[in-house]
Amino acid sequence: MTDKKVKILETALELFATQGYNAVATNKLAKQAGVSEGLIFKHFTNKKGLLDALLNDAERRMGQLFGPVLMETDPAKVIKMTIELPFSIPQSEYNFWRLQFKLKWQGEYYKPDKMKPVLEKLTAAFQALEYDFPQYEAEVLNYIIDSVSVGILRDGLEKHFHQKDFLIKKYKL
Amino acid sequence: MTDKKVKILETALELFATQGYNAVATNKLAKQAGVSEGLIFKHFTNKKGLLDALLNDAERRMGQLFGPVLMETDPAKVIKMTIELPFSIPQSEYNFWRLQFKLKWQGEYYKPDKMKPVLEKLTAAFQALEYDFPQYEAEVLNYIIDSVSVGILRDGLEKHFHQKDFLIKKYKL
Amino acid sequence: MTDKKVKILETALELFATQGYNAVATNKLAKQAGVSEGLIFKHFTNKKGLLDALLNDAERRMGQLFGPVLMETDPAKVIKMTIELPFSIPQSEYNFWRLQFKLKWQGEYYKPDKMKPVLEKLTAAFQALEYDFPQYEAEVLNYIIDSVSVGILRDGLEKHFHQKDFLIKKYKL
Amino acid sequence: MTDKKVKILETALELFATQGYNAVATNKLAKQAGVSEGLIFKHFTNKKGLLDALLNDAERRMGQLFGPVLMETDPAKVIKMTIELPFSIPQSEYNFWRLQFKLKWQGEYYKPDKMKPVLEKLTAAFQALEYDFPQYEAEVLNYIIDSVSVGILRDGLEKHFHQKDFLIKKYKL
DNA sequence: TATGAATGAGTATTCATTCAT
DNA sequence: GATGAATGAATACTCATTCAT
Repeated sequence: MTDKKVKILETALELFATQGYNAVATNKLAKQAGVSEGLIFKHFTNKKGLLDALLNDAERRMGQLFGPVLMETDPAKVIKMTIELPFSIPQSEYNFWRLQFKLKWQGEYYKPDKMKPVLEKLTAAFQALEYDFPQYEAEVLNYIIDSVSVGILRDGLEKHFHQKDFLIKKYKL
Repeated sequence: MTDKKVKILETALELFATQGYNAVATNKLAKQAGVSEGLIFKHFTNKKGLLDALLNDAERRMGQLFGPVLMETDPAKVIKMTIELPFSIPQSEYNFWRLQFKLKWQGEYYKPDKMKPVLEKLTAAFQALEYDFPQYEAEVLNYIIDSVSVGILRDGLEKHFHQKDFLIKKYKL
Repeated sequence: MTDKKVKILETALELFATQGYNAVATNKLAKQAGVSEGLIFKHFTNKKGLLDALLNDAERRMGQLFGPVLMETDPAKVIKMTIELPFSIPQSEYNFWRLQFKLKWQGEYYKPDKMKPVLEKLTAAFQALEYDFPQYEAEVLNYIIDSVSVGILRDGLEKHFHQKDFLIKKYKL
Repeated sequence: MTDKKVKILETALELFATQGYNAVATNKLAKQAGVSEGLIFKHFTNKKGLLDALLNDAERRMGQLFGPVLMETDPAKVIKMTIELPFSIPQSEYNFWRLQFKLKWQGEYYKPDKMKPVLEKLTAAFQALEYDFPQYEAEVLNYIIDSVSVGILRDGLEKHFHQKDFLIKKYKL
């Protein structure tokens, strides 16, 4: 992986995340990355290929983020950690997650399965805690952390920090 | 308002909602509407102007949807009706709301104030019901109905119908 | 000649003279004239037809302006009157002459013959006054009044007024 | 500067000079230059940018043409050389000067200051030769050579050649 | 690996003109 | 005589992609 290839990826992530995939011309991307336009296509064949390269990390990063939750055995802790998830995203990965959410709404790229393991883990946790409708509880909590994540990525961490403690209290954890 | 102008608006709503504003070319739009491309610009000046014409309805439709909630005085009913909101969107308006949510994520068009009256009404309701953190409760419920709405518009009503009763039960209404 | 037809002609003259024939859209012309776009074509068939209608006056107005010069018999007076020509254009006809000059430079419409009678009259006058090269003298004076006219139409009468007396003195009239 | 870029400039000069800037469509220009339409915009950003590139030479070419006059110290020679100016334009630059004059009449581009140094030099020369109204004499001569230039560019050199000797004689040089 | 000149299909928009009423 | 809805060809400009060097 050469320096220039890295620079292309970094710049693409930043621009795609802030302006949207379609709104970014390879033209401008190349200029901002300090690279010739041709090089993008040498390395990634397509503009789509560049996006894919960016998204390939998704698996890994999601694993990194969700892994600890999935490994946890104490059901209360599973729920608590899930609530804490959006607040534990490293600032350095904000653009990556912004891109994820942008694409989710741009259609084509939405993959609901991505969250399935977490959803199942949550269901099991709510079941262990003897909630009446563990699956529905899991769905709703998933909705909440989804919206909280969106808010944090949009407004910054501070404006949403109170929600962490509130949710933890609300779920009596 | 001539037939052709109406046809342009209808077609635009459908295409913008499903494919996204940027992804729809005016020439394709014109062809699908059975109209000359020029007519779009005669009537709406801009592609943007066409979008605006579509969005001008937003105010009215939101009022129509949220109105009953805002008028309600019984706090329990306020919350119940809020939960029922996403399930009461007329199927004929799905494309309109799809467009709303798409634009919210495309940036530029996000107006958080739109929901403010509902948020305040919810806060008051939770307060009346002596919840500990009425404002935070309102925020969270707002998050939930937001996500439920998105889900319904994406997957259809049936796949989310169970959530209505569950939420009503969860909030003890 | 209906009121609206007159209004179209007036507006067209003003806009063509100031912005140029090609730069004026029938669109805007109609709006500014307070008339439907279709009416322009009812009355003048073409945009070109509208221009022609404007230009048909040319003959008459040129006759009006040049007539006295052509009728004069005293050679000195012929030259003097020619020099005075650009300064005697009624302010109300400035737009008409602006249009003339604009078209002359836009190509297509240049008709050098228009000035021929004046040129011949001038030649005869210079000959009568025993100038060595009466035809060339006529050409040069023609050049001068052409440029003076352009200047007046561009900058206004005042900025060029001194040139009248100077030229009269220069030609010892 | 690649071959194709040069070809674009050459073709643009020819077409703009003969048909006028607005009358030339970029797609026709591209076809005649044997170049893709996109390349015009790669190299010059705008159609306007292409015109500017053409006009940037103006300064240089004017200097080249007027320079010798401005350097001359003998007042008689200054006037003589000024008279000779329009006749000394290299045939290869006719299109360039046609474009200059066309734009001067199209408005927007008229810069009267361009001729100021020559005008001042002429004024000084007429003063040195003890003309009564040196500044006005300069203005008039400027008018004459302006019109002569226009004539030459329109009709060709031959039809106006006699005017050089006549003017030199007229000004007793 | 890296460049940058070049392409061609596509995009929003303009505009003179037609036509039913 | 007058309107205004509608057309379709043309226009300036964009953009992902190719290719010779």
